[in-house]
Amino acid sequence: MRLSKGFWQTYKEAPTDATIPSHQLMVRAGLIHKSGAGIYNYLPIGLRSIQKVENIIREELNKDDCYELTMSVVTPGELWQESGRWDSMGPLMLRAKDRGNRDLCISPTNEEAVVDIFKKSIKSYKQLPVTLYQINTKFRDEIRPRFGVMRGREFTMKDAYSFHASWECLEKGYQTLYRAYERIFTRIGLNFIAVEADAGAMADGKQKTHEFQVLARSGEDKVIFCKETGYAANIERAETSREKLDFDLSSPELKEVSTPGTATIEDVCNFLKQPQHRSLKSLVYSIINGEEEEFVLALLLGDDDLNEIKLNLWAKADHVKPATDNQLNQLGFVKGYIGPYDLKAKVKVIFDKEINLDGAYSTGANKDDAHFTGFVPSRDLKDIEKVDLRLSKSGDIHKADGKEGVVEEISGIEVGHVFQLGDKYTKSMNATVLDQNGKAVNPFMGCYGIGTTRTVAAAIEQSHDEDGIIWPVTIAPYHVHFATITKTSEYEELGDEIYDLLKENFEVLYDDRPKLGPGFKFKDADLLGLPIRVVLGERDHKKDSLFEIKVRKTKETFKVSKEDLISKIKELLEGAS
RNA sequence: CGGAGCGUAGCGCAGGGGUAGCGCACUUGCUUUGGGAGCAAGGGGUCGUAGGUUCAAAUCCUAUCGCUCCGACCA
Repeated sequence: MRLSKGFWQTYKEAPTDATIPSHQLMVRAGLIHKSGAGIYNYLPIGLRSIQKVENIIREELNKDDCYELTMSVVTPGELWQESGRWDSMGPLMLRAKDRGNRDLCISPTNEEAVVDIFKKSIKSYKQLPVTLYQINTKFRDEIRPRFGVMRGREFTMKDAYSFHASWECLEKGYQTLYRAYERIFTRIGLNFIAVEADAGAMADGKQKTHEFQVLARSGEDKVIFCKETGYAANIERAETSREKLDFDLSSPELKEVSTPGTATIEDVCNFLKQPQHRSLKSLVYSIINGEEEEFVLALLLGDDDLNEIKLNLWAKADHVKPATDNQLNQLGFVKGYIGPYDLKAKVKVIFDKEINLDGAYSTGANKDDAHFTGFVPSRDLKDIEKVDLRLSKSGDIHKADGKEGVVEEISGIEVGHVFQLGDKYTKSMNATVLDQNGKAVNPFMGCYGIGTTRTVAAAIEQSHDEDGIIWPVTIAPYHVHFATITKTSEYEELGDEIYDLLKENFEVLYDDRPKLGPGFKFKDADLLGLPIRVVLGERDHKKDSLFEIKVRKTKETFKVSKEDLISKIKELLEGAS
């Protein structure tokens, strides 16, 4: 593209709402333009990167016999009513009525649509397995869109769906897509890990699911990772243990002590001069199932935190949330001094698995300014239920296959997700095939997503410097940024000639804008961050007849003749990818 | 949904009852050309919207809409 005729505008300053590097750089480099909250226009140069990501995805999925189709962005409400998600999706789904007062929605995802297509096309197990995918616009009315296209409301996603006659076949299909994802993100040049994840609302929590997380400081997700055992899991899901702790196993006397003004674990433990893991954290949670609400008292070591997702899984609830101050009062709890002993309220008490039930702990006495010390659960309470409730954290231990290591907590950006859905949707939407015995069965499904626009943002988040973006070669909008610094028409013509030469071999952005100073052009080149910059400067070329090549990533420069230009760039591009 | 802000030129911001401003960007001309050039001359605004107070409102008051940040939430 010739800039003198092209469409491109850069900015020295980023808008104030852009708080992370990828968002700031995408706006400053003229790749995207905000249209509304969480809604973006993709400008010509930015679109090229998105399309490159899409093409890499296509190439890799097509290798594994996945078939691309396109489903409608606007879908009829009936489909969602059939699966039951018209209600359960809630305000996340953007809805509308057409002129006939029929319900419509903008697809936040496409399980319903793809099952509908499947139902009308596939009748026999002999036609399975099959995997369909599309790369298409989604809309999710997020509570708080932010970080540019990283968490937009409208975004593009590759979503794939596989159908299988048996669970074994689903397992195989899942592995196939998992490996395709590894190839895709490797080609894009991302530093990623696949982590065990929580199935959330998509499944009932038993099926396998992995997230592909790009490691980046600004990531919204937390990942627990162990070098020694290779364990990697989303913190929502991670199961690790504490390093060895010195519990008080002397079975001291249970007694009430006055602990004025110590409503936090930290205050109590300072006051009692004991480590925090010798106190118990008592949390009252509301367990909500439809209209029903009950309460549970969850106990954790004083320096551990509750993982609400684990509590939710244990409770098999619609959702769980901390009891409100009012609810605590009604149950007879005193905020800051809650404990499992001498309970006034009838609530179920559960202990985290890391609590040594024979150890002695301090715990709230259920009255103002008082705690118990010497509370030994196995001695002082009946009916103890142990549950894995704690949130993993840095410094925990993970053991697997005879190996053991300390885990660390890192931030990640979720760019891909693979799920085993099972028969949830084929059942609810009554999709069947005939098996070998002529019996109608619900096939098993897998679903697999990649946020394409988010992937571009993640790549920038991972690869930039103070001057701008540093594109991985595979998704750079162009390979070569060719800039001329000319004074005479003679050199403008030479520039055009070189552009034609480069164009035959590479994707080239030609900065032929007249009358712009070198500094201006260099700043723009660094900001956009194409892998290779080539400069024809009239001043220098008059002296040595050479061209300057600069590698964006390493800042190395080379001076080469016209004859060597193409081969040198090829060599550098290969080295960079 | 809780808390906190902001809406003034394309972007970044100042002004705070009495003439609509600055920097960047944009247009024209001349000079400049190896790290966001200089000079000169320009274009661009119903100060988010609607009411109110006032001789007079961008400015004060009320409502409303939009946007953002922190948190909660979240395929």
